[in-house]
Amino acid sequence: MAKFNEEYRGELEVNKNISSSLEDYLEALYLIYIEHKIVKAIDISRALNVSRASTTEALKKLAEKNLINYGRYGVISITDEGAIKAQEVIKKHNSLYNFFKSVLGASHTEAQDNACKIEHIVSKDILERIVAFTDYYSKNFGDDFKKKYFS
Amino acid sequence: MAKFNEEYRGELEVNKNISSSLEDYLEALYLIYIEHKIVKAIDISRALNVSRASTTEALKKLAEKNLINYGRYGVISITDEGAIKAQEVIKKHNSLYNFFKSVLGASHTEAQDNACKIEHIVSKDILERIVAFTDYYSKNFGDDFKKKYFS
DNA sequence: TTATAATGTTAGGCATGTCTAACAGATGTT
DNA sequence: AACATCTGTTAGACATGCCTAACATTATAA
Repeated sequence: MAKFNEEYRGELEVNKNISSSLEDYLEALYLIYIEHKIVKAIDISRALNVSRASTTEALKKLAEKNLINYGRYGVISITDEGAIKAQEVIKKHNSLYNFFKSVLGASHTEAQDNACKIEHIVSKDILERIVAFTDYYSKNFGDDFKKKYFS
Repeated sequence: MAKFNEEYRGELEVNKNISSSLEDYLEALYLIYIEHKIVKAIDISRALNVSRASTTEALKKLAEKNLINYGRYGVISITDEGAIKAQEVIKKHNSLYNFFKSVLGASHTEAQDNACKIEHIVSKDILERIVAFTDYYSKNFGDDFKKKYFS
């Protein structure tokens, strides 16, 4: 019953919730699209360090959910809906990254690696609090903490 | 080769890295052990909301890795090594929970749910920073942020 | 334009983690 | 002790996500 509601909410056909894995593919695809205006599957494979075969399968699934436009040997593009979803993930990523870097004083790599994983599971509520906190803290206390503990 | 090194580091036999899922089972088992001094598989099933069958399989895997003592229809206990690992996970959980709750002002449920997921993937470095920051912030600024943004 | 290289697809396999159904063993009640 | 119930195990299934190897298609360079 819960399942019924979820699956048929919104677009009435496809469940738009996607796995962490698919989110990674969509995010990579979006970033490549923004940068090159054209997306080749092999660039996604390279970005994510997976085989070409894995990328093909992921693309099929994203297309099924209408998040990208894609056909056999065809041009790949992102739908409006896909772009929104990708932007959401990227926003989460950047918010987490900023918090780790500017508030906690973590290295680029640490901030990056953790953001990449946590972006898929952090809730909206916590994310919003992190964003507000990062802003608040930066304005009021700058990098007091970084200076005191990590220098 | 990287695999070789990992698998044969330390105890020379078993790879002690465990999945998020197994970490959940170990954590639940540990908490039940602490509370009741005795662990029944069905209590783990109930705690994690999984079938008895899934718990049986998880117990087999934890035993293979020498994190618990366990045999068919036998008494279940945790090894020293398993206890250390469980405590590490629980420490991560509590540190994240405290940060979400006392610094960000999140609700019990939000703090709990997010901690449960993030505990498995956050790095040692970031975790340490979160612990230090929570301490530092609580001492110096109390709940300024909570008051300002979430009341 | 044709051979070669690069990219994309498919088939088949493997690992993890979950489930249900059926069976096995242990426990408790009378 | 015997039956009923609870708990644990196994077998078999399914979903996800990854891989390699072989094949298909497209792109590039001679």
